[in-house]
Amino acid sequence: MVTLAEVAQHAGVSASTVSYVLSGKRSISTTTRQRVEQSIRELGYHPNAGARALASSRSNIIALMIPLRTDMYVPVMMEIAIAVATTARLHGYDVLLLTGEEGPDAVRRVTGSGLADAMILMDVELEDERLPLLRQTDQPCVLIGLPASTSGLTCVDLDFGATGALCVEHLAKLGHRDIAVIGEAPAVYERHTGFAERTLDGLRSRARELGLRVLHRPCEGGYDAMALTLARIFDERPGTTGFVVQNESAVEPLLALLRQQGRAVPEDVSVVAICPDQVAVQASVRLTSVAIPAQEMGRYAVEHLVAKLDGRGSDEVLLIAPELTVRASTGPAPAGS
Amino acid sequence: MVTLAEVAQHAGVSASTVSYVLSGKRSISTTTRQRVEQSIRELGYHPNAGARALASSRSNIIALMIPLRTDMYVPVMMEIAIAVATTARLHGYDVLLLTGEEGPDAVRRVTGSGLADAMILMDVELEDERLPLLRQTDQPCVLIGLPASTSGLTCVDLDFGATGALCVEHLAKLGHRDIAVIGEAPAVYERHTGFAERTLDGLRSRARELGLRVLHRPCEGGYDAMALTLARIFDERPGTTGFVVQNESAVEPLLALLRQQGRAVPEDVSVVAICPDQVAVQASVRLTSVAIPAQEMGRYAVEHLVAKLDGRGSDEVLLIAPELTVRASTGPAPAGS
DNA sequence: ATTCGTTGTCGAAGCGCTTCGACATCCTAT
DNA sequence: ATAGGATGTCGAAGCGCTTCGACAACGAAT
Repeated sequence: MVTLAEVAQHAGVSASTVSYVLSGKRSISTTTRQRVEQSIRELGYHPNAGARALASSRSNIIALMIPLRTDMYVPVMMEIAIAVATTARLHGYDVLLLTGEEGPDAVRRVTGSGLADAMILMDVELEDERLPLLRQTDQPCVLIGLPASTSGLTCVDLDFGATGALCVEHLAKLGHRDIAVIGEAPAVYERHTGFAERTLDGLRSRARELGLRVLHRPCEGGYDAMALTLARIFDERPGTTGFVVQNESAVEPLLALLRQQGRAVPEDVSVVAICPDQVAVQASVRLTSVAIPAQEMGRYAVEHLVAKLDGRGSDEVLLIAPELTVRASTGPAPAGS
Repeated sequence: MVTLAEVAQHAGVSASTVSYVLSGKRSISTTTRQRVEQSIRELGYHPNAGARALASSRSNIIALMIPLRTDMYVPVMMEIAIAVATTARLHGYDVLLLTGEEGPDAVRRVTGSGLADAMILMDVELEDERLPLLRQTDQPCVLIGLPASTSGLTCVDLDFGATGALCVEHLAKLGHRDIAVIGEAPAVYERHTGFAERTLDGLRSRARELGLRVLHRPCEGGYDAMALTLARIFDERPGTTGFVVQNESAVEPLLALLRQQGRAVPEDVSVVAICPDQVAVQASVRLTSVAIPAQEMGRYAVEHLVAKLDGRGSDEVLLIAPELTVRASTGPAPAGS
């Protein structure tokens, strides 16, 4: 293993000079810098992470806590994780992957040990038990998702309220009057993850303004669950012509079942989904959808943390405005409805 | 921040004693141990990760390199990643998340800086450019997937050759004679990731032994691509009654298209999938399938690394035997075929 | 009673880096 | 000519931990 001292010796300068070349924290003459850089290359030097962390009390690591359970749509989480990792590297940080399993202990461990300089938490619950710890630590931290109270915290999320409103507006504009919302699995609501409720609230209040009727049904993914849910919906509101789906694993079952029942999309019923573009495009009917800006959230989270670690930036909540992309699954409400 | 020295002072012992209590590397009297543990708890002490890494040249971190591209089925990757993270914590390790983006440089950086004690690489290509580096470093490392030559390396993977054979055997036993294989996207083959070819080889050679005809077609996911592929298959081999699908995002399109064409599953055609159980169960027809043992692979990888770091264990290749679960998508070949 | 091995504890020397103050050098403004 | 500020470099002091050798205390074996 090559050390700083060896590089210094090879370049004929002192260790501190090499350190300053590396960090740029003091000005170094061009000739010295080049000589040092040359030595670094020749010797294949890599600074030792532990020593660095110890001396500077900075690990250059950002911790990312992802939920263990997988009832949230996995590809979105993955996309966020990858965006976080990529953006972090861009700023010279690495990413530590934590699962939610340890719960608050993980927060304590990571902040206590100086393993990471900052944290990103995904899948935050409304009254998350990690929040008190986060509030009292001085370690920068960003939540992806919105807890009940955001005071003293930084959060990013899609504006799910606006998303719900946007979906219902789109359907209203097309003349639909009876809307059914296929929600997330009941477990998601019970866990109080917030985003599902926020969608529903936004959707409902806009629907009220527009004079639409809304029927909401949580739904597990898969065909059987969807079949049951759909049957109950048409039973209760036979005139339903608009669907808003907020559960990726219910999308395809819904389309298949509608097809099977002889209801054409978008001629007879319209479907708006809240899902990643890839799902919307790959579905059997190209779906009008509001995308979940996974990459943007991941990138923002990291950039905010980096800013904070650099002494810039402050706490704030960023709600990303939803964008609805019209594809082939929505059209005018049928005349008879 | 509480330090070892403070704990030592609080407990009335020397720093080294506290260290030995923590590591268990020397025997400590019960009374002293308890006193120290008490102090640790009272002060809320967490050992500093950087200092530890520096002094012991062990970071207690395992690096996990996941591919950046997402043409592999994401949930499987995620499942592996979570299994890795969970198992690692069980052994006192944390997981560093690296994307394939940096390529070989990431390997150099991580091994060079002592950031991680060991590495796990996913989505290894046959002639992966990271392999030479891995062979020459003395850092333990496990590949998930099989490169062209495994000498001097440890690898885990599903035995895809046996998987292909198993699928075709199952169909043969049911009387099917003409088999179509819906493969991964062409890009996967071009990248020489190996697993797709291995499946095909195993499948073909077993088919030859059993006297079956096999038609292989790569296929992008999604409906349009699948429709095209399916049309060409029936065009070329109208008597096809058995399908083997190795592309998760082609599964549902295939089922929908078959249904649409009036071909009943499993009465007219049988479908075997190579996919996670969750996909098999949630599909519109519960699929007979060979599962990808994501958790097992992740767990094995970590456990092997831990063993190696403890001075146990050696290089070896573990091919996990496939298991076929019969569900509702396969049945006897129709009489007329 | 002396020697020996055990067991439990301590002190001190680093691990490789960052960073602060000191200092030498050179240039500019008086 | 000289004080004063830049500018570039160095030495040394840690950062908090692990680990090695030393050693005191004690019981067991001679």
